[in-house]
Amino acid sequence: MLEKKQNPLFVGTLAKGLRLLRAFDESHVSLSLAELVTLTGLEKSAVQRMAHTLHQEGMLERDPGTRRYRPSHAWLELAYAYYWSDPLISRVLPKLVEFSRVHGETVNLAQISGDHIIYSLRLPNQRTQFAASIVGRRVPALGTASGRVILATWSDDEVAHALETWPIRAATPKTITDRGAIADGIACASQDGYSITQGQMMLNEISLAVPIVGIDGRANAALQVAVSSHSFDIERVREELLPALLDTASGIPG
Amino acid sequence: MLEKKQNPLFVGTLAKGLRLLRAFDESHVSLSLAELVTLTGLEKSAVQRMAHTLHQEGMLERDPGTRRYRPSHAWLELAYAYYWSDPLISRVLPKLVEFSRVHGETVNLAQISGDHIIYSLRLPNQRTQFAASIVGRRVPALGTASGRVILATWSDDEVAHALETWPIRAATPKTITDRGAIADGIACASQDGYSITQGQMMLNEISLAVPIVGIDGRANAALQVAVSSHSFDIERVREELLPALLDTASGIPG
DNA sequence: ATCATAAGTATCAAATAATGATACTGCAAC
DNA sequence: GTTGCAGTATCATTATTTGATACTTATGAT
Repeated sequence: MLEKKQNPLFVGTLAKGLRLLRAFDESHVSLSLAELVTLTGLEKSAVQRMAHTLHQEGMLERDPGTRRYRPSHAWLELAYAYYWSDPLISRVLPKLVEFSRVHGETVNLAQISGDHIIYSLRLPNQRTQFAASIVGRRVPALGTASGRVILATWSDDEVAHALETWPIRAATPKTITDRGAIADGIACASQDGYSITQGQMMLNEISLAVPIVGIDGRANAALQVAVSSHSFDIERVREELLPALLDTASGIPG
Repeated sequence: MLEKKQNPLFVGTLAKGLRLLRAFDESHVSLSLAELVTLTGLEKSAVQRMAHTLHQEGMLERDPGTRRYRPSHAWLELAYAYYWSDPLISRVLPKLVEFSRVHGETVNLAQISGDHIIYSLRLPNQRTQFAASIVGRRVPALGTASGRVILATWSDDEVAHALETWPIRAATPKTITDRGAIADGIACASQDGYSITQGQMMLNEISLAVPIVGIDGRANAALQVAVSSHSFDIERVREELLPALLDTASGIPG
């Protein structure tokens, strides 16, 4: 292996095993040995060994018929441990449930995670798409109301750096890919204390986000509501949902 | 290492790394190196290397101040991949959301996972406890309405074997730990097509579960509603919630 | 059916990469 | 200050992973 030399504490074998786990995503729900080989870039023999071990250890399910591997229930157990470990979760969850019940609209907790945001709590309603109903989804932060409203609480330097280097992915024809326009959006969010986007991740979707700020005024997370533009226009979102969402967020120590 | 000889394909290093991940749970939300050593039973050096690697690979967060490790957002990403990979999830989710909206009570999808059930979808309401709101929780199957109603669709041999060998954990003073009584409960569930328990996992909780059966009549999952015994008695659960829950479950191909 | 090709499985010699003992450093409590 | 403990760094030893290859089983085309 002529890989880049790492710290001698780095255990390559473990890292390889993790690459198998990471190979699974929404477009790779089950993988054969051969597919794992191409996706991970590892040797066939290595994949064989890692897959065998992960299966033995209960991290991969295996269909005896097709011989394909799938994520096991253990992946949900890990999420369970995560939820207990992140102190923000237990503070946000009851407020989010309350908001969901009162307004009947989809609400999420979004946390910054590098240059993406990750949805860590989601309360879907009947109209919510599958992908928007399940936790753990990551999307480029600059393309979301949540990401922008979080950034809006950061220093100018950090915002400038993010605007230069963070990725943008056009998910709909209406996705704003111009970094100047995004900068304006963040500036507005900074002024207003909230951010509204339309059709950025999905067409016909209006998204409203407010930050969860700490005592220092800085946010690493946001509450976000998603509504259909068929039932709401931006003005109505601002009038009906914004005050309640701000109220909810302000009751949460960041 | 004088461990039991495994298949030569078994990669011990990877298995050790996974043990670090598994060390985290609801009572171990963050762990120091020393704690990891005692919990995993591995050598200090090994834990040092594994933790370093997991941190490098983004699987463990590390507080620079306390030097303690915590689960990272990657653990939620794994859950995301799981959700896409399990075809039952997308079939159940919309029905569960609908049920939750109509009745306003906590509903769960419980799946059998060895001798435990695991809650893979949860829609909490305001009264729901934290532990009962987050997915990935595992509890001994025999102690739950869901577990019993699933078992009720299995063959007599399988049920007998489960009754003999599966674990039971007394979670409340009212938990039924007598295997004969549980056998009766399963027999009833088999007759009735549902199971109701009271105060098994938590005092003052009534739990109703119905199976999600496949074409062969066999179930690996159940829908479950939890209500407070302050607001409901068993009779009212049977009258108001049971028909709707049966209806919901029957619309889901197992 | 038969064959051809691909996918999965098993084996093994070579040497890399993990091991674990130990020594070092820094922090915190006494 | 001194002591004790947790975390970090180092290194010779060798157990473990490695990856090439051969074997077996599935798949699907003719």
